Amino acid sequence: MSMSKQSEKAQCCPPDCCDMRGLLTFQILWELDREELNGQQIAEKIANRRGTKPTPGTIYPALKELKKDKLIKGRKEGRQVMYSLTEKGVKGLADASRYFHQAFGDIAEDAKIRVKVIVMSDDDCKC
Amino acid sequence: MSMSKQSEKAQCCPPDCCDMRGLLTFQILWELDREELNGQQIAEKIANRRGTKPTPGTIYPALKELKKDKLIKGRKEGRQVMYSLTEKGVKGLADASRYFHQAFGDIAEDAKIRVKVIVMSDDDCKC
DNA sequence: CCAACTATATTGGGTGTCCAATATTTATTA
DNA sequence: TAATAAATATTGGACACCCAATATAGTTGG
Repeated sequence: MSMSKQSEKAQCCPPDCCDMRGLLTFQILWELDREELNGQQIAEKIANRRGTKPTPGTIYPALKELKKDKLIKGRKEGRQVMYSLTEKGVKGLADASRYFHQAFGDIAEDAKIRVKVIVMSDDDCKC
Repeated sequence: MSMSKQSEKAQCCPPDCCDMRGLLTFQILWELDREELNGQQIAEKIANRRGTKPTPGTIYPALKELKKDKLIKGRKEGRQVMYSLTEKGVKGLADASRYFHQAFGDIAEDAKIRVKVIVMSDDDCKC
């Protein structure tokens, strides 16, 4: 997700105003906006979302890139590295959220309703 | 987005129960669930979401894959191909929606609130 | 001290998404 | 009919993501 460019609909967000990588990094920024976390804790947060825990080969390169882009910063604590958002990261998350809402807001509403309907009607699940 | 695997939290969705490609295909399925569309119309729908119209090199390979996986079907109409969901596509969209809600439901709620706040407070936009 | 464990990190290979450029087919218009 | 336009389609290259496998550094327990 390049989180960039605009149409007539997109307000207040010039092209390339936010340079995120993709949805994994978006989820990471979102979690780090809530609380300071180390790599393993981030992986567990993502696992709760996806149902699968991302492997080290997924999570650490993503953190490395986010750090390189100065969206997050790391603080060593024993053998762990506690990550948190930088000021640029906070702004990046805000931009990404605006994009996400424009691109997926209605789909998310629809998905919420669908899930509700399924839970109500699907006592014998066979998917 | 492989839309697969599960944790204790994920209910009713066994590993690999839905084999979608990613978010582009998810958006395409969502639009086609609403109405029958040709390639160009799909590109315009995506453009409304993203602010950028995907090029032919993006949209047609995606449609080709979805058709190969029998999630959508095409109906020739003059020089156009009108696409719609197959039965498998309807189920795939339902599975993907459940996954999307689990992975991004709270993030979408948060994004909605963020955007509202920005619109209310940001008369002098400078992002 | 040393073994086991934990957290971090890298590499290689594969897939999905994306665009620029180019090409083909079909319909419309001159 | 010929030129134009529209819709579809392919190719090559790039990047984000993702995992399996492997490696390293620090911590803890015996």
